[in-house]
Amino acid sequence: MGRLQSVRKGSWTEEEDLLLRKCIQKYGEGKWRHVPARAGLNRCRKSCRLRWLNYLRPNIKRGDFAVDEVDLIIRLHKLLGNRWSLIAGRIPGRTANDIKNFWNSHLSKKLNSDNSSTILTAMKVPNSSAPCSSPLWSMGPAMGTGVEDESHQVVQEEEEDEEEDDDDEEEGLTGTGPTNQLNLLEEEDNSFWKSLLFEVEEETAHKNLRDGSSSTIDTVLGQDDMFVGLEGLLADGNLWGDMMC
DNA sequence: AAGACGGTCAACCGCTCCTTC
DNA sequence: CGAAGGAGCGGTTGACCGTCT
Repeated sequence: MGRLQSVRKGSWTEEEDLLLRKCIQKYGEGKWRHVPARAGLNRCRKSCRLRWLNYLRPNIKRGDFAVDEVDLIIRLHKLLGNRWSLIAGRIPGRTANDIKNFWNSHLSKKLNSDNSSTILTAMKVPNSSAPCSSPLWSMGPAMGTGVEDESHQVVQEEEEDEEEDDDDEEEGLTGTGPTNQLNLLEEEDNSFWKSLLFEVEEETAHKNLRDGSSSTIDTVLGQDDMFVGLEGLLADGNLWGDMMC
């Protein structure tokens, strides 16, 4: 029986960062159980994974959150609750840990005493309740940040999938002749939320199928007020105003 | 000037879910 | 089908730093 070798804990040194970075560059992400040995690090696989995901990964944004991002976090948290990884997936360059920390240190306290509109007003948002008040909102989550990464690609792919699913709606649009700029803008906004809704629907339906509590997405939708509310907002095109109330 | 206090953030821990055998 | 191990997630902790008294 060999003696258990204790792994190093605490802050990472530059040397450790370098070793981990080189290892990921050579072998790629994943297979975290092999990473400590491959990198020559005396760290557990969890520590390596966390360090990479939250700090070393390319395209990670440091520094203050933009007003757009705060706005998005508030709305997504209202929809999803503390599902930080899901929220982070919609905010390019930000990690779940970043968002969680930001929420706990900045937003949760403020939201307890104020409402989100007050917070955004305090952050000098020109008109936080108006639709598409910022580039991030009008162009989709990745465009406002200038970061082209996997999250953005995922959204694009999902939106492409969405096009197939929304054939009826597309026909409806084109069938009524030329659409004005506002309608096009609202379509883009809604596609972001639709893709998010689709992602959450799939996850929840999958979970419920395993539990045997329901058999179809329709059933899930029927059970969950959140989906009913969001679908209604999408339908009447007043997502932005209602979300903030 | 220095100690107390509060805020922030990187990292750890424990749990759940997923995959493989 | 069930057990075991791996991977991922959210909650929590603790060190560090800036501000206040």
